[in-house]
Amino acid sequence: MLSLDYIRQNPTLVKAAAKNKNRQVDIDKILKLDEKRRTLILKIQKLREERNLLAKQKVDDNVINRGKQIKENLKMLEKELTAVEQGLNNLLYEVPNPAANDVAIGTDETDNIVVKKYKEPTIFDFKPLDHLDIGEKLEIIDVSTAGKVSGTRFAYLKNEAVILEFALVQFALKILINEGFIPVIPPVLIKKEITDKLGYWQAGGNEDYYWVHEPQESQGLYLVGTAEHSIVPMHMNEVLLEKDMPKRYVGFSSSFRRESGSYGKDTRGILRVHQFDKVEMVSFVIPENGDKEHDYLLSLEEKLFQALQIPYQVVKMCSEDLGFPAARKYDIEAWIPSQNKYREVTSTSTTTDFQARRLNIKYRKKGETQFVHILNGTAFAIGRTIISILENYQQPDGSVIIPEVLRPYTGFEKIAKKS
RNA sequence: GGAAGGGUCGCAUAGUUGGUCUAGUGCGUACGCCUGGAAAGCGUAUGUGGCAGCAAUGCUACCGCGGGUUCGAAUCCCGCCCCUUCCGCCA
Repeated sequence: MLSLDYIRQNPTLVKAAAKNKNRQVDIDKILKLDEKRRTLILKIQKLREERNLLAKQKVDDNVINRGKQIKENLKMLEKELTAVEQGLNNLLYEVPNPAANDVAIGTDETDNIVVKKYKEPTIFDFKPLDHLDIGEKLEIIDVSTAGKVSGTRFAYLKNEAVILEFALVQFALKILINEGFIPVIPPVLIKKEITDKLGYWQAGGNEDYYWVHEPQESQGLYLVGTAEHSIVPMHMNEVLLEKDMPKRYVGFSSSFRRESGSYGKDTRGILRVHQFDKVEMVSFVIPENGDKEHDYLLSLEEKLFQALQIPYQVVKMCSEDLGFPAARKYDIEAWIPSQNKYREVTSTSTTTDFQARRLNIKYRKKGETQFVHILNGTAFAIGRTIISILENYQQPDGSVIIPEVLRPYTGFEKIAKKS
């Protein structure tokens, strides 16, 4: 959410920013409602003031009569104000976070910019298989059984893949805890109220997220699309102390996505599934350090993939590809030999003070309070990381070598065919 | 799921026969005095949002959240959320 004040002072800028993200918002209506709101507030305050003074006087018929009058007037005006404010808030919630100044204005992925490459694409002297072929042959990925039990876009990880998952988790935790991140396993179900503030409904709502509820119940809970969704609100309605900043968390959780807008896309294997596990970073920092923190999160993501020795490129997203709350976003795309291209494996965004304003998360600085900047970044999206390992480390005999840094955690160096 | 108790301005607490609570006290924090320097002591200040104003400042809302009763509610009534204890169930 942007501050009304900011919109009032920069209406043209905000309009342009929304357009750059291809979002429809009626800024003029916001300004009109804001004016109406202030007129009403003025009237209401005057009446309340009179009421408060009246309540201090000796009670007589005049006091009671005037009091009743005020009560009636207030009831009407307050009702009107509530309606105006609700309308205003609904509109405000639809205004996207403007892209940062250094972000290219663009409409789709062709406008994204590759800012960095690590290693050359893996070369094989045999025809590389894709992750599902490898996984099925090694009996470590099973989507057909999952189809029977859960449907499409689900998978069983088995045998060495399970060990590999926990190795990745432990490796990431080790590095990030060492950097001062607080490890956390968050809830994966969150209240509706939280989804409102996180912008689930602007992001895609029921198209994107699962709703869990009792058969007869209308409220219920929502499954998180990423650990970020239950980690960021940890500090909702709090004022953090400057000495505790920055506050960084590394969370492990399953993530759930409906993927209802992606029929027919990436249907093979576990690249795009309804449920996957992820190690996720979240930072709360003072505004001055927001940009620096974004570089930092990206550097950590790179460090992790460099440790795995997997070729990748870093892509800086253009305005329309940022999504609703992000001001800047970098993806790491790992080389996927079977597709002969790079595919997204991590993503880091700064939401500047946009999320903080919605969730009311501030910090105190010499008596003053300010909204913090909130950033997030993927450490390992396990499924896709496993894909990148299987594909880049596959051998002519169908086996897969384990990246060296993970071996202390897996206890084996290679996944081979079962005899 | 059942029973009881509870949620107060950073933390801890006072305040429930409605008006003196626009919320008291202690701790913490900030500044000042004192001191060679510090501690202690003393003094002062110290919540968040909104509206008006160039500003000083004023007004207003907020005592878990949302409604209601009343001229007037932290205090009474209703619904919800959360916490604690006991019971039941349970990985």
